[in-house]
Amino acid sequence: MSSTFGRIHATVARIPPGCVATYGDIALHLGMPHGARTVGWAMRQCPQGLPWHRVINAEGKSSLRGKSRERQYTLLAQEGVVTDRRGRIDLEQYRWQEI
DNA sequence: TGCGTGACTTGAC
DNA sequence: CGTCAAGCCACGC
Repeated sequence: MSSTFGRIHATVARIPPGCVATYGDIALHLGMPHGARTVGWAMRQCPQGLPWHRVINAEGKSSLRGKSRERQYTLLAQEGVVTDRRGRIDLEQYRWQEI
């Protein structure tokens, strides 16, 4: 798993319950300051067992559409991650800091 | 080897 | 505060 693809998945797998990370954060952690899109591209694979729902965009929202988006918010809510009245997740509060 | 595509981000208008 | 455009990276064809 030395490919960028594998490193992205490995990083996402490390996100603890109750926390979230943005695509940009993960990309930056892997040394790609502008590789946020690559992270999203890798997440499209969605390997089973990966906490994909803990990955959101820089706006604090889900980048998914339709039903998948609702499922992501539901899973996050089950971990205690709630959205503010504007429908956004407070990154200052839930952002994974041990990255 | 080269081009299109995408679960992004940021800066202008 | 909403919309638009450009930049950037890896992968598949």
